Amino acid sequence: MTQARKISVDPSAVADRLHSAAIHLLRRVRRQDVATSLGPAQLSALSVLVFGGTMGLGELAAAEQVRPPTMSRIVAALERQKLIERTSDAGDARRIRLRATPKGQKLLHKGRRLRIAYLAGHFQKLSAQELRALGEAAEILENTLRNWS
Amino acid sequence: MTQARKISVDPSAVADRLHSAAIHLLRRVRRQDVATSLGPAQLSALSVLVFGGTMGLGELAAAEQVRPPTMSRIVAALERQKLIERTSDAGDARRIRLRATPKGQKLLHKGRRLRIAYLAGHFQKLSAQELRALGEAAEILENTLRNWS
DNA sequence: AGGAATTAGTTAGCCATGCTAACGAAGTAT
DNA sequence: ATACTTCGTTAGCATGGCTAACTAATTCCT
Repeated sequence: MTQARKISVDPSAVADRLHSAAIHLLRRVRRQDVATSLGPAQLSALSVLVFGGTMGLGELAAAEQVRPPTMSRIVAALERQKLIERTSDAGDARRIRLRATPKGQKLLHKGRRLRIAYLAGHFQKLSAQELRALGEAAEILENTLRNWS
Repeated sequence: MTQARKISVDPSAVADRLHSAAIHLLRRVRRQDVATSLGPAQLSALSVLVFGGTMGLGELAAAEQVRPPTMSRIVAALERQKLIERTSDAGDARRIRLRATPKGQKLLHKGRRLRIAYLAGHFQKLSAQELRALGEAAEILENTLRNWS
C-alpha cells in the first residue's frame, strides 16, 4: 500500500499535508462523539478536568485555548448536567475550583472509548511499522505543541 | 529533545494521542485564519473548489463531510464575497455549477501561505529526521482517510 | 488606611457552522 | 399522467467561537 517513496522534508509541504489530514481526520471522528450527547468543546474540557484534576476557569480556558467567556458557558453546561462541580476557593473568593464528578468521569471514559475505538478500528488495517510512524508523529507533535512559544 | 524511547504500536494508544495532537494543532492554527476574514468551513470549501475545480453543491458537501443545507449556507457566504460563482448546469436545471473566481483563488492562496507559514515556522525547529517522520505520518493518514470505508 | 489598578469570572450580544424537517422544482420511471 | 427520486433551499435549533462591558475581589501604591 504505502511503498517507499520520497517524503518531503520541506516544512511547508509537511505542514500543509498534516494540516489537511488533521482536519479531515477530526471531521470523521467527530461523528462518533454524538453518542455521548456532549459537544466537542464540552467533551474536551471535561477531559482536561478528568485528567488534569481540579483547576480554575482561567486555567481551563488557557488549556483549551479559548477565551474565558467561552469557557464560562461550556462550564455552565457541564455543571447543569452534573458532570462537573464548582467549589469556592478558600483564600481567593474570585476564583472557582472546578472538578469532574464521578458521573463526569464515567461519561468521559465511555465517550473516549467509543471515539478511540472508532479511530483504532481504522488503524487496525495498518502495519506495525505504519503504526509506529504514527506514534512517532504524535510524539513529535506533542513536543512541538508543548514548546509552542 | 525527542530521545529514543518506546513508541506504542497499540492502535488505541496511537489513536488517542494522534486525536489529541490533531485537536490542539488545529486550535493553534485556526487563529491564523482570522487574517483572511474567512471562517474555517468557508476556507476549506473554497480550497476544494480551487484545487478540485468546478463541481455541484452535493459533491462539495460530500467532499467536506457536511450536509447539503450546511454547504448551501457556506456557498451563499462565499458567493456574497464574490469568491466563488455559480452557473446553471446545461442539461439538468436542478444542479448548480460552483467554481472559484480569480479573487477566490488569490485569497485562498494567501490564507494558505499564512497558515502554512505559521505551522512551518514551528516545524523549522525540528530535525530533518523528525520532519520525515511527520511527512510519513501525513501520508499514512491520507491513505487511511481515502479508504475510510 | 484609602483609592487606583489589576485580576477572575460572568453577562450580553454578535457571527459561523453543524444538524433535521420540510419544501419546491426538476428529472426519471411506471 | 402520475408517482417517485434527486437537488438544492429555507426555517429553525444548538453549539461554540469572539469582544465589550460589567461586578467583585485582591493587590499595589502613596
